[in-house]
Amino acid sequence: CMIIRPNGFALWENMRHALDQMFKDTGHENAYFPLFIPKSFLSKEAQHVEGFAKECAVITHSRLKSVNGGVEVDPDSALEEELIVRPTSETIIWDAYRNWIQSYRDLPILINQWANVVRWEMRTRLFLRTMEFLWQEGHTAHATKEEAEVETRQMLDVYKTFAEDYMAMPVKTGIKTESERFAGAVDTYCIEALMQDGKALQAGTSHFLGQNFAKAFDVKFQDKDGEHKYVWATSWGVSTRLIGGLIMTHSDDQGLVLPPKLAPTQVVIVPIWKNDEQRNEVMEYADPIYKELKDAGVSVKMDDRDNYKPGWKFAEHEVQGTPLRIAVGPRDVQNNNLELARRDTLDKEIVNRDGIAGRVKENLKAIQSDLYKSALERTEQQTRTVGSFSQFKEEIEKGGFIYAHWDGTAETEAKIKEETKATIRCIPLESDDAGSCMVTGEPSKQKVLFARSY
RNA sequence: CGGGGAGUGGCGCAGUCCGGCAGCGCAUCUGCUUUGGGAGCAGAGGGUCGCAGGUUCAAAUCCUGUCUCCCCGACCA
Repeated sequence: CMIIRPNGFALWENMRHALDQMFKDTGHENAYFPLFIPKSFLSKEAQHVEGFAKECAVITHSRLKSVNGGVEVDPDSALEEELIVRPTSETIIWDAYRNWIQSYRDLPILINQWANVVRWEMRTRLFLRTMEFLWQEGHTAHATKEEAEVETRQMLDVYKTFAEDYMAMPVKTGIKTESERFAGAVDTYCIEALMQDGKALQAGTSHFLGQNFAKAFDVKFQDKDGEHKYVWATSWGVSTRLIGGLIMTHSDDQGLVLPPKLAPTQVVIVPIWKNDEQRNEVMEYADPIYKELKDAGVSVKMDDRDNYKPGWKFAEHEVQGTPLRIAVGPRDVQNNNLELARRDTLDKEIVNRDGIAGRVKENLKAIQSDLYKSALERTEQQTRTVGSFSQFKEEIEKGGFIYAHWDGTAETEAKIKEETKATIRCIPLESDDAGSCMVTGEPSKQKVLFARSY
């Protein structure tokens, strides 16, 4: 069961808000589709059924009845057709699109939905693989293949930008191999991030669906030339898994480290006093600081709880990852100072109170870019190229990304996975020299990116 | 489904081998002292030891059955 408590949800809301704005900036609108999908919908696209059949929650009955003080499923309430709790919404959305699309004038349809989905996983892993998760799923319909391909790539770029500029999490982009591809897609593009333990995390996917769903759901439009044609489709999504990625990218032994652009609270002020007299004096000094920061657009919280000591508060805000901490006590009031502490470096400095808003904003900016820089440095340090399979086997034990040549066959891919637990995270989009497969020696057009992954 | 581990106050655990008053740390409550890095002292409350049988004068402990949870693997955003 998934419970997201207020602090965690505030983080998700910030992520959601930033992404939502990026979707709108690229012409998308939000909508909402049903949670329950008739079972027959799932079976319309062959690959799609295959991919999701094994992990669906199925609704078979509509009511309970009381029996001896308890309740039992009422056998008389069996549904004529079972309902599936959506594992993803392609089918129910394309069923709706059939009715929405007749002419080329109805295209493109650029829709996103924020929703929960359920996948009945054999084994769950906190944040990374939960039975229920929150996500957004974009579903677009286009008149031409080219336009759909451009959309697929555009949304991949949106995800990369979000990961790097907001989460401060560097990512590699590329295309999935056939075996790793989304069930029902022609091509799956992805962003892959490297966690601090050297394992890769698939952080977002953008699928070019071709005409697979249009054909399965019979979605055609009449084009300018009078011809009836199947619609071209894309879908793309990121989930609460990003929270896991964020944690595993930046956090340290003291707790979370949150990038300022996403932190629910960017700055916390901890006032310090010994008695009521000092309390009044310190609060009189601290309140205008709070107001000044708030007016400057900083997300700031005054932690003036009297039932916790300063040291306790410091530790708690470190655990929660608040990027900047301001401590003010009687000494600072005397000297017109305050103590500024960075969560990422744990550095503390005494600074003058004047011009504090500007200084805080500079610091937040610096933390944001330093987090990205150090994550990038770590990722690059753990990324290398190998030429032989024996070298690959040795290197993969150290974790990280490895570029190597592969002959393009599923057999070789499976053999590598079998022997090393490493998978092909993606086939990079950048051009690269040809070579020969590290396993079979067969020709390879380019190197691909390997890692052990979550 | 296969392999391993665990169920004892709210949380984390010891006690089980070798049966004998149910304990410890944290948290909670009260009082006083404290407050610039997770406070100190004194006191208090809180547990049918997962569940059901059995053995015994006596069971958290031994026996039988059963349920649940966690970890590793197969599946996956």
